[in-house]
Amino acid sequence: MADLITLLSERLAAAFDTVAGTAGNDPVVRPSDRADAQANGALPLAKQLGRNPREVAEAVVAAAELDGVATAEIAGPGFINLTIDDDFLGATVASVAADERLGIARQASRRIVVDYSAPNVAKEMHIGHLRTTVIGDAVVRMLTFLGHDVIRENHIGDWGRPFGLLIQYLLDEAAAGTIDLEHLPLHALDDAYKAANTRFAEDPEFAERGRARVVLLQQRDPETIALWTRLVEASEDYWTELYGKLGILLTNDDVVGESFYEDLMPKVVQQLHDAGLLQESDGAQVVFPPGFTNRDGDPLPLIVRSSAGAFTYATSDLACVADRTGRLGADTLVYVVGAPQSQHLAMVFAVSEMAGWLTPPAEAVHVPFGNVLGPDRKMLKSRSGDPVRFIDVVDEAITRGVAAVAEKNPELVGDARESIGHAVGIGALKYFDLSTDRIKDYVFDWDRMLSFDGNTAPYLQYAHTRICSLFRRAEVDRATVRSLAPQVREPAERALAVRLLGYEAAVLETVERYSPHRLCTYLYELSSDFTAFYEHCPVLRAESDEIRLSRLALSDLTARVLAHGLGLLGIEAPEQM
RNA sequence: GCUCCAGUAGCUCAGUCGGAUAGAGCGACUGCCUCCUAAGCAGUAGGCCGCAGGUUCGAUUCCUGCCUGGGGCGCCA
Repeated sequence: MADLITLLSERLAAAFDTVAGTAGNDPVVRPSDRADAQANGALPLAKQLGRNPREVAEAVVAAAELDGVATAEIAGPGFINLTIDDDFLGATVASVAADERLGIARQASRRIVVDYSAPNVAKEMHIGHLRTTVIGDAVVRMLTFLGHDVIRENHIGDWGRPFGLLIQYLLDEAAAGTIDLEHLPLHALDDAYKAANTRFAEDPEFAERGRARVVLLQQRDPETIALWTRLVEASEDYWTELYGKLGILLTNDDVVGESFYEDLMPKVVQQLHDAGLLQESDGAQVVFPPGFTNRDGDPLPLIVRSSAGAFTYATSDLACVADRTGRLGADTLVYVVGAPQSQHLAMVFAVSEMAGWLTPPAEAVHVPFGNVLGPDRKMLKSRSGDPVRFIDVVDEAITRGVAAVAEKNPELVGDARESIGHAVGIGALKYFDLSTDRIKDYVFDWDRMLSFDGNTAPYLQYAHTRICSLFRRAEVDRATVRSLAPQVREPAERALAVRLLGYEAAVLETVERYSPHRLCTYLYELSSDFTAFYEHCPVLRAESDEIRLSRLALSDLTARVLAHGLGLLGIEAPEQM
């Protein structure tokens, strides 16, 4: 435990209890711009005791055991400003540097299913898949690092009427000789998917054959399933390519599509019936979870079987919950799904609890996010008005990253330019998405995301490369500086050291709220602190060997935290750029 | 109509469990490279924290109401 806030809180809590004469008082220690930290707890305590706040603060300081840790000073109406002792600061930094986990302990392991990305078979992924994919992947990486048993699930759309229609369309076209079933690239499937829907609406004979094909699919007719399987495989190949370029952990092993839940849905409905939760409403089988109302103020149903007898996406989502807590034994279900699904998921979770599929302490969490907007502040569209293809965005990010690297550092050529440019471009794309509060919409802007100034991936990556460059020039093995306690004297050194010790809190806070932008903000502040340090404190030309090594130690830990933090976000940290 | 989310500098965004003088980046203006990567650093200017009440020693933060924008509200997923 290297977190200064926690450490100071513990030290001061005892003093607060002594002064208050009661237990459990909160010292309210917070980061401060006037000291390394400040304790605000004396003000409410004074109020409670009916005493003067400054007197209370003084009594607390007198009772506090801070020797060798920090000095305290009363300021203003009763704030306690805390300044960490330089030696203690250096020693604490050293304890983090000696730890491969950078001071972050493993948590009590939970089994956590993270549901993210969720593309559709035979359809292009579009810009709408960017956020769920990137945020979900960062969440997976962070939870895994904290020691949890994380199960990635890619809940693909692979079943139901659209696929019956698509298959019938493909068979018709193959018979007419306009399509080669042996050669079905994804863009052709995407076209066919749309064409099948159009033909369904316009051609009654096709509509009839299509419906029949839907039934054959449901019945798992071998010929139909054979073609369906190829559609799925073609789509998986496509996703694999995209995820590979983007650096996403999802693989085909993580695919659990709607088709998987097909068999479970009758059981789900049966269990709802057995539990007495099922009601008939306008010919549909529904559950009314308490607390949800429709536009007329009447109870709002979750429809698990339509009046036509079909299962709905609600049924499939319920089956999903039951499967994840049941078969997989998950404690926590995380859904990285857009904000518009908020009510739907809340209802699914509510019904799951009613049915006993989601029993505390098991919990389901919706991690919602806003939209990616175009310059007109509306949903991002391509010039033609079609949705922007995800793969095009990924490719353009790489192209722009390579171009940026080529421009800034012409000496980098060949494979190095390509791979570093890739890391910069993809990093920029991901970081731009992750660095704003996920609940808000953001305006997509290539220039800003690839800027080397401000809160961007290239800025962070550059800070990292500067440190790597220092070590190349110093000809010092980085591992050798990890066992020494840096001297922390200069303001820029202190600021950097204090920031380094905040990494644990930043990560824990980020995970607790499933808000990657908190980690981004931390890493940006760390980079800023480092560049200020780099500017004001000569490293290689320090006045003594001792200070040189000390500053190399601070630099090394900074680079490790940067690379590690970026890694948790799914972003690479090249050694040069 | 009900409900969820958002509203902070000209622009793009942070702001932790209620703490002191609300912070960055861009843009504007000033300085700083014979010196570890100037892809940078230091500084200046720029604010009705949507509006109005309330709670509190203290409110951008919590509560209520309103305004603006977006989403959701029975058989699509």
